Amino acid sequence: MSVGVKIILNEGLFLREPQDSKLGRRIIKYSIHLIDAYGFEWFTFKKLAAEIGSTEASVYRYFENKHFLLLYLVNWYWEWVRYLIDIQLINVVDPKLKLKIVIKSLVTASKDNPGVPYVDESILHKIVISEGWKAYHTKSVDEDNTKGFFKAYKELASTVSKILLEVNPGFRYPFALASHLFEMSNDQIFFSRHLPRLTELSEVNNVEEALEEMLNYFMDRLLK
Amino acid sequence: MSVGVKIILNEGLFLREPQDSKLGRRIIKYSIHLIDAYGFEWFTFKKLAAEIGSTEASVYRYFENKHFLLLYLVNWYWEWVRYLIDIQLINVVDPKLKLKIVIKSLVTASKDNPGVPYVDESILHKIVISEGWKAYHTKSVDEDNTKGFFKAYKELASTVSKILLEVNPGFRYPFALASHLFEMSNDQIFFSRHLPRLTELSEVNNVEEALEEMLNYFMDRLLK
DNA sequence: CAAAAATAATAGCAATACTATCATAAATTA
DNA sequence: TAATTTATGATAGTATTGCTATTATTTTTG
Repeated sequence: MSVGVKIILNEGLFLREPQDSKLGRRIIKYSIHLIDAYGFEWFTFKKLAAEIGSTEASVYRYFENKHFLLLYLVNWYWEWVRYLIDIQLINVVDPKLKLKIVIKSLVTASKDNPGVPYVDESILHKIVISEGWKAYHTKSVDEDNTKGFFKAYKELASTVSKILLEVNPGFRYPFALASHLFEMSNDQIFFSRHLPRLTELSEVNNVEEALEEMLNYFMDRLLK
Repeated sequence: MSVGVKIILNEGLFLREPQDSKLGRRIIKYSIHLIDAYGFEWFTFKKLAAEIGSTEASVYRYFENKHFLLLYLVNWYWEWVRYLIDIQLINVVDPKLKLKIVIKSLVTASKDNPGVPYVDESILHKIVISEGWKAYHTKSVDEDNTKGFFKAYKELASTVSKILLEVNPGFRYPFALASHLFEMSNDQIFFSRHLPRLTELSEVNNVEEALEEMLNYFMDRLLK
C-alpha cells in the first residue's frame, strides 16, 4: 500500500538529499540505529562512518552537523505521522471518529513499516521520544523555526486542533491541546519505560493499547 | 519569610556541596546565568571558570561534569517548587482549593525570590524549561533514577496525584495527569516563547496569568 | 601559629567537531 | 566509447572539549 513512499523534507535540513543515494540511505538507516543504541551525545559522524564503512568527510557532505541530522530524522518522523493520519482520515466525516483515528495513528506510527526500507519507524519513534526535544530545545530554535524546520509538527498540530474544535466548538485551547496530545503520547511512553512511578502505563501488558485508551479518556473528558 | 532557606539535595549529585562555600555559590549563580544566556551545549566548565575568575580544575572539584551540574540545578528547582507548594498548602483542606494552589505555585515558582541570593529562580525556571529534558533524557536515565536523582520530581508528582484523587476519587490516571500538569506548564511557556503557533498563550499579555487560567480550565474539565 | 583544606596556575592528553586536499571510482553526457 | 562531471574515499590537519595530574599558594580551622 505504502510501497515507494518518499517523505519530502525541507531542503534546508540537508546539503545533499540522503534519500536519493545509496550512501545517503545508509547514513539514515545506521544513524537511527546508532543514536538509539548509544544516545545522541555518544553519536558522532566518525563513528557512523566507521559503522557504514565510509568516511567522516563523506557524511559531512550530506549534513552540516549532527544537529541537522537529528532535525532531519525528527522531521521525517512527524511527516510520516502526518502521512499516516492523512490517509486514514480519507472519507471520515464524524469528528469524534476522526479524533479516535488521530490517536490511533499517533500510537501506531511507532510500528515499523516495510514501505521505507532504510527507516525502521519503531526505532525512529524511540529516538523521537528520547532525543526529540534536543532537536528544538536549542539556542537556534527561533532561527530553525524561521527556516521552517518545524513545519511538519506545526501543520499536524493545526490539523488536529481543527478536529478538536469540530468535536467541541466551544473548547478554548485547541492548539495547546493538540500540541499536548503529541507531547503526552511520547512522554508517557518514556515515563513508562524509565520513570515508571510517574504514570499508570507501567503496570500494563500492552503499553500501546493502554496509551491509546488513556489518550481517548483524556480527550473525552476535556472535550465533553 | 523564606530568608535563609537551604535546599537539601541528593549527595550523589555533587562532589562538594556548592551551597556551602563562596566559590560553590558563585558556580551555581553564574552557571545559571551562562546556561540561560548561551545554552547548555555552549556551556563548559572552562568558560564558567573564566567568568567567575577561577579555574576549570576548581569547578571539577564540585561537580563530576556538566551533566551533574545540570541535574543539580534541575533538582534544586523541583525541590524549590515542592517547598513552595508545601508551605502554601498548610492548613488548606478543600481538595479543589489545594489543586488551585498547586497550579498557582507551579506558575509563581518562576518568580525570583530574594531568600536565596545565589539562585535567580526566574532564570533557573527558564533553564528548566529549555534544558530540563536534557537532565533526564540521557542514556544514563535508569542509572540516575536508581541513585535517586529524580526524587524531587517524583515525590511532587506523588503529592499532586493524591490531591487529584481527592478532587475526583474515580479519576483513572492521577499519576499521568500529575506529571503532565508539570510538563504542560513548562512546555506551554516554551511554545509561547518560541513556537507560538502551537498554543493560545501567545496572544496574551500576561503569560503567567493566562497559563494559570489554562491549567485550571484543563483540570476542571478532566476531573469533573 | 601550625596543620589541614581549598583554590589557583599550569600542563598535558585523547576525543570531538570540523575543514581541506587530492586521488579514485561511478555515473552522465557528448 | 571516450570525455567529463560528480560522488566517494583516503589522509591530514586544527581548534576546542572534556577531562586528569602536579605543584604552588591561599584560606580556614584547631
